[in-house]
Amino acid sequence: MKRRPTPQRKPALRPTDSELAILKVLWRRGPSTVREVQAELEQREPTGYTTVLKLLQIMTEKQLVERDESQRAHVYRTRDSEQATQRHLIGDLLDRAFDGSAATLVMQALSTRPASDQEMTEIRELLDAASNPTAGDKS
Amino acid sequence: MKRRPTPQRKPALRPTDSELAILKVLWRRGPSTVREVQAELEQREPTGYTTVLKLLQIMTEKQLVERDESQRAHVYRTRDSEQATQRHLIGDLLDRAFDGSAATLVMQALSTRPASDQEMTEIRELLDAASNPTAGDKS
DNA sequence: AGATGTCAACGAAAGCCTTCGTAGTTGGCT
DNA sequence: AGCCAACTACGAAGGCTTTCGTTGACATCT
Repeated sequence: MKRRPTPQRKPALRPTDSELAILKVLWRRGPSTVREVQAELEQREPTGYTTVLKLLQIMTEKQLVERDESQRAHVYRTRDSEQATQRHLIGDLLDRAFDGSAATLVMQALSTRPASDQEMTEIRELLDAASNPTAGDKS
Repeated sequence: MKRRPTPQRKPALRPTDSELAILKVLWRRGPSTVREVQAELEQREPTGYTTVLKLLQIMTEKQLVERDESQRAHVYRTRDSEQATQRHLIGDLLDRAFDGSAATLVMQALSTRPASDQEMTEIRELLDAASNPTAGDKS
């Protein structure tokens, strides 16, 4: 029988949990060496040096990070901003579990984890701006 | 050297993409047989019968679904509601990528995928209710 | 009863993720 | 030059996910 030759997995645009942990370090610290990333991760839970190295190598192939090899200790830096990645993850979740409805997601999020007064004010402003798109500058 | 014996993966509380696709069918249809689920999935993309069967068996072990074996064709049904699962996924994403800040997630979601006027009104009401928890429910 | 079709169970293949051990290279010091 | 520490590269082990082929049980129809 003919088995589907290569199941042809998705390119996995989503960073895995471990990859996300590394990205967070890079966003916080800026461009860093393997050693520096590993030292940060180590504080949360034991993480071997070569483990972090391997992950960063894979992440380089996946274009999640860029590598500067001009020094002996290569320096890695993120390719996408934290916000861009967050938006990507949200879009992914919306499509997978919310039928694309941002409103449903927003309401579930707010009812589960309340926001502070100031945050709620910011959200209201965002809503108001979305309701009156032409109240400002762009005709 | 001592290699960490069993990396001790997390119980993986999160459904995978394929599992989520099956759960969506069950939420929509209610309790269903393997054949019924497979027929629905087939409409979106080719999916073999035994593939769906195997996934449902695994999902039963993971307690994602329950199985009624009283009929020859077993009937599967979800264990958690769609909303509960959505909340779970949001909580997960918040912890992994948003430092637990629901407000950040909400604002990113709204700025990326706008909501309709009616939805925005609902969100405002939710915010108001959160601001005045006991201000006399809709006097 | 025998043929046919449907079903659950099992296991294996292939690919991905995470963890490391090991080897080879390089820079600095003595 | 020779030695040590730090670094990269490579590969493999073990677990997880998805896809199926195969088998055996059971029902239905003729």
